[in-house]
Order: sequence, then C-alpha cells, then structure tokens
Amino acid sequence: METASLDTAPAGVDTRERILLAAEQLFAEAGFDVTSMSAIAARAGVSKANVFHHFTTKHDLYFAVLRAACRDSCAQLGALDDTQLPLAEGLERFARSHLGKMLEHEPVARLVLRELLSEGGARRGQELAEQVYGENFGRFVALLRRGQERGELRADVDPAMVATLLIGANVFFFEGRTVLRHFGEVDFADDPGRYSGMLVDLLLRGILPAGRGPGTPAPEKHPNPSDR
Amino acid sequence: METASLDTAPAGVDTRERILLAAEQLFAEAGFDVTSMSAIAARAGVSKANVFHHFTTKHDLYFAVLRAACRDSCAQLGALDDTQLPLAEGLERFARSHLGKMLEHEPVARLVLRELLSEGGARRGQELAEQVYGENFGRFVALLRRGQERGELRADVDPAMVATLLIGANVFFFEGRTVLRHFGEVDFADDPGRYSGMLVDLLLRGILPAGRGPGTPAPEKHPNPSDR
DNA sequence: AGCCCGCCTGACCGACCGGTCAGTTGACCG
DNA sequence: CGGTCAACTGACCGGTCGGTCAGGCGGGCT
Repeated sequence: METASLDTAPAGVDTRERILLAAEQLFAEAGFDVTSMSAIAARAGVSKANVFHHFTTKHDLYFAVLRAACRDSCAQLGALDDTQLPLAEGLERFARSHLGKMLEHEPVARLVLRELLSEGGARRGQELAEQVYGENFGRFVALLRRGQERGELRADVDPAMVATLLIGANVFFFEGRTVLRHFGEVDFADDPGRYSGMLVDLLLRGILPAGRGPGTPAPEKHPNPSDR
Repeated sequence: METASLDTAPAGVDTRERILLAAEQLFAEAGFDVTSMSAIAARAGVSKANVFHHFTTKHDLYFAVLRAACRDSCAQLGALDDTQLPLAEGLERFARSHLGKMLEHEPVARLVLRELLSEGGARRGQELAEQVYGENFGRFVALLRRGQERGELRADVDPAMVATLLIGANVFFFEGRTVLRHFGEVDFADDPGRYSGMLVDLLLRGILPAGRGPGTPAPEKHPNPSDR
C-alpha cells in the first residue's frame, strides 16, 4: 500500500498532508481555539495520537498550516511585476487579481485576516506577514515607484500609501461584503469585478498627474463587468 | 450599602456593569472562545455563579457586551451630518473622526471586526452591523449624495462606493498597522493623522469634478500632521 | 532469521471548561 | 418578629480539551 503502485497513498508522507489539509479547512472555518485536535484527526481519517506524531503541538500544526497557506496564496501573485504595462492597466490587473485570489481562497484568507486581530498580531503577525506578505507588498510598491519615475504617477504621492489604500479596499470588501450586502445604498457587494473597476477608477483620477488625463477623458462611465 | 450614600456601590446593579466591563475587556483581548467565565468573574471581583445569575449564558453576556459597545461607539459619530460644510472638509473631518474613534476604543473595535470574520458573519454580522452600523453608513452616504447634488462631487461616481472606500481604508489601517509598521516602505503606520490626510487627498483628487480643482491647485504637497 | 525503526493506534491523564445547586446574607414588608 | 426575595457564594458536575504512553504492525537492513 506504499510502493507507489496505488494512486491514492504513495507513502506515509501522504497522511501528513491529509492532516494539513483537514487542519486548514477546520482552522479556517472556526478559528484556532474552537478547532480541536480530535476533530482534525477525525476529518483526516487518522488517530489523534498520529496527529501529535507528525506535529509536536497544536500551535506547531497551526503554524504549518499558516505557512503553507501563505506560500500558496502568494506564489500566484508574483507574475505581474515584470510586465511593463502602463500604470493604469497594471493597477487594474493587480486589483482584480488580488481580490480574485482572496475570494477564490476564502478560507485561507479568513484565516490570515483573523490572525491580524488576534492580539498576538504584534508578534505573530510580524514574523508572518513580514516574511510572506512583505515581499509582495514591496514588489507592488516598487512597481508603483517605477511608474512614478516614468511620470505616470503624481510625484507628490506616497507609493506605499497607494498600495495600502488599494489592498485595504480589497481586504475590506472581502471581509465586509456580507454586511455591505444588507446596506440598501450598496449594489456592488456581490460584484467584485464592478468593485475593482470603480476602485481603480477612483484611485486613478486621484493619482494621475494634474494636466495628464488617461487616454480617454472618461474611460468608463459605468464600469461594467463585461470583461469577466 | 445600597441607599446611594456610598460613592462606590450604589446598588446591586453596579456589579452587573462591573461584569460587563470585565467581559468587554477580556473578550476584546482574546476573543470569545478563549475567554472563560471564571476569568471574567475574577476580573469583575465576583463569583462565577454570580455572573450566571446576571447573564443566563456565556453567549448572552457576549451579546450584551457587543450591543453596549456598538451603542457607545456609534453614538459619537452622529454629530457631523447636520453640518453644511464643503464636501472636502466634511470628508476630512469624517475620516479623521472615524479613524480616531476606532483607535481610541481599540478593544471594542477589534471585538466587532473579529465578529465579521467569525463565519456567523452572515447572520450575526447582519443583524448587528445592519442595525447599528447601517444607520451611520446611510447617513454618510446621504451626506455624500447631497454634496453630489450640489456639484461638489463627480456625477458619475457611486457615493456608496466612496463611503466604502474611505471606511475600508480606515478599517484596514486599524487592523493592519502592526504589520504595516514593519514594511520598510511604509512610514505612516504610527501616524493616523498623516494617513487620514493622504487618504482624503488621494480620494478628493479622484472625486472632484474634472475641471474643478480644489481652492488651491496643490492644497498640500506633504500633508503634515501639524493640525493635531 | 533477527532486529530496528518509522508509522500508527486505543486508552488514558490532568486541567479546565460552561453551567448548576444548595445554601447564606441582608434589605424590605407585614 | 417571621417571611420573602434578590444578590451572592463555594462546591460541584459532566464533558472536552491538549497532550502522553505503551505497544502493535510491517517493511527494510544485516
């Protein structure tokens, strides 16, 4: 059952990943404290003692899940800084991609966001987001800065501020959309494409140099999600 | 000990609020699941059984804390919609006030934000934020819409989107500042006044009608926090 | 063969959880 | 004075938690 002749279980290393998967799902659903090791073991189809055989402690397992999740979710965002797109298009592409990835991997995103609020954010959030997210943030800021040097961005704005604003808008949409949905004034809570469109539209007209409008004076009056 | 002659303990109703206060602090620090009723009782200086005498269940106590917290934090934001300020100033004032209140009542804010991610957000978040935060959001959007009718706001932007973007930026600053602090590119993580200034600057130049700049062509190159 | 060593399990432990209960106190009312 | 009731307490309950332990199993090395 382990000579790799079967399609399901190549070796004992497989159960380790089954445990990781089960833990990721359960942690993301209910959080660290509510999820019990017994439940993880049950979903993974192994004994609880076996979980402790692979991961010395509950926190150890949690960090392993967090690390793997961040690695996966970040690896997919790296392929946009080499493109020499005009800034407007690069921004739009990044915004859509970033929000899309969050929505696509909702459990993991919730897991990471919850970690931010967990008062250990000063310590855990530092080492985690610093190691993993800091890299992507830096790349994004560098992209903006290059655009700024090329004159596509107002000279008196802070690229880091622009990046923070865009990422923050996406994060808030992600975590607040269930509430936004019930605000009568909001009609974009279920349409991330439209949200991204309006977001970069708002952002651009504030970012572009004063006398320098985008190619078309009014690029899209009602940014429709027809490109999806 | 209850004839109101003493300065400390007017009556038995006082312990109820001591319990509420202790619960608010502990829930905000560590979350619902981690906080034990024993710990709440200990901090309140009463027996655990007494806590259960005043609140039938742990969830009951939690909801009481949540309700009181939202009531308090929202009551302070209501006094800005009657002002007939120019839009730019109203925006700036709202942004600063909103972010300030969050930072000022950090434990409560964390408590509410955590509730958003708690997968029951579809139900609890609805009834909670809909009842309490929906009102303020609506007032803010109405303020923007009035400014739009007066021509101070581009006609083709969604006021609800502007409100979402501003509030989202504030929320993200609040929950992310401990991580932002460690990004070398960010130098505003510890200066909410500067953040608000840059935020509305970015927002405004995207909001104002095309041919209609603010009173001064470049209102502030480096928005310094000297007004604090 | 004999041995070893990862992988894995059921049974178990002490600690702590949310919640209950019998009972004490003390103010108020007749 | 006795009776009532809310406020309050210490002791306690069943259950679950994270984590441990002794040992079974089975394949690979010598």
